[in-house]
Amino acid sequence: MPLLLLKQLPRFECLLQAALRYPDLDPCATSTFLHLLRTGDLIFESEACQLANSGISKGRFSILMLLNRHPDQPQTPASLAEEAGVTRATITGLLDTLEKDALVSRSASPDDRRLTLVHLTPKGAQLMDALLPGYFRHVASILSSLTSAERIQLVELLEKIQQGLGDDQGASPCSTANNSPL
Amino acid sequence: MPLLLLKQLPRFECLLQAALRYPDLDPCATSTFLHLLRTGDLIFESEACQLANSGISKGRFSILMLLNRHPDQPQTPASLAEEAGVTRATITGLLDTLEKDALVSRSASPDDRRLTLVHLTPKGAQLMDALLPGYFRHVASILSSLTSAERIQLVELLEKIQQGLGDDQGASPCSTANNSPL
DNA sequence: GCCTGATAATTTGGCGCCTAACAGTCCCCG
DNA sequence: CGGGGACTGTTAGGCGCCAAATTATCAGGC
Repeated sequence: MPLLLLKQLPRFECLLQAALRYPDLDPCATSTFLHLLRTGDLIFESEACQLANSGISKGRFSILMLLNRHPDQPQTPASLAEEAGVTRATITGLLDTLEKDALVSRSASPDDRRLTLVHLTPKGAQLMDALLPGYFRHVASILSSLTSAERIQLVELLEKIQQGLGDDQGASPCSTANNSPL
Repeated sequence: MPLLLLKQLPRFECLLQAALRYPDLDPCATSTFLHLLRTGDLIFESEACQLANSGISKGRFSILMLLNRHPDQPQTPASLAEEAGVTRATITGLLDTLEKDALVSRSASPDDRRLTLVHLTPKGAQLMDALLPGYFRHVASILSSLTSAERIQLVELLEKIQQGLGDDQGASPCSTANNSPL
């Protein structure tokens, strides 16, 4: 169940040919970029696939993971949204389905009547305990083809890219519609 | 506009602590995995952000890219779906909106009346010509912090992971519900 | 010439995610 | 006090993605 991406990457010679049409195309950078995109997609898909067996999506899993860190300590939807990197509206939807399946429960905060407290139910905790060992084994198996040194190398390279991403976003923020040919 | 991921990765000591609860958790592998997930997410977001300025989504962009390879050569929805790695139903939806914006056009095939032929309109080709230079510069800027050697290294590591992913999927295919605690 | 099966595109219904707008609650400051 | 932010969670509407069912067309065996 892929989200969207080229099924097979274009060969390098195709990129070279395309570079003739578009002088701004850097074949080396584009090739690397496509590999990153493709691998990221495969990882996402693989993770979603691993979880789908138990009928929970990535989004639901994220919520359960956050709650499972401290199972007895309720959290507000806002903090879940912040930590998951998702809007509060999305959390509302996820909690609705999770609550329907009795994996989490909502209660009102006694201190602040604006707040809702989200708890992991026994059934939810049970599900996580049943799910996580397989999940972690899956994660380990994905990286089993890399040595320790290679993993460190990979993380270093990824961090460099993340650094560049941050810089770039600062240079041309998302909201500025610098060109809108449509 | 993130899709879903931990906003800040857990520190390594947290992973070590979690490993006490879950013996299957390999802290080193999990940390690397989270870095991959996070970077992939940031890249996706960055790409979507770059394109959103022109009012087109990743999905629409993929279709336009596929058509733009040979602008005068129509393609069927099925082949677009195959190459984009997406279901035909999704293609139908994307083509609907693209056609509404007059970026592509549909026509019936004279040879096989089951087939629909999708063309890039002049307006669509014009949009791509206006969009792609900036897009390719964006791609190049993302990887500007990596040297050529580092890019090659990165691609090699990613390919190793992809290899492992394929193997793993063969070992435990998606459809087998080996454990369904729900 | 038909029936059967394969294939093409679409429709339907659902989930996850977003933005924007909403109503309720808190708190500070005049 | 009492009003104006700033915050909460939710709703409404939209898009992208999927699976499953539907309709139209082709092609092969009898």
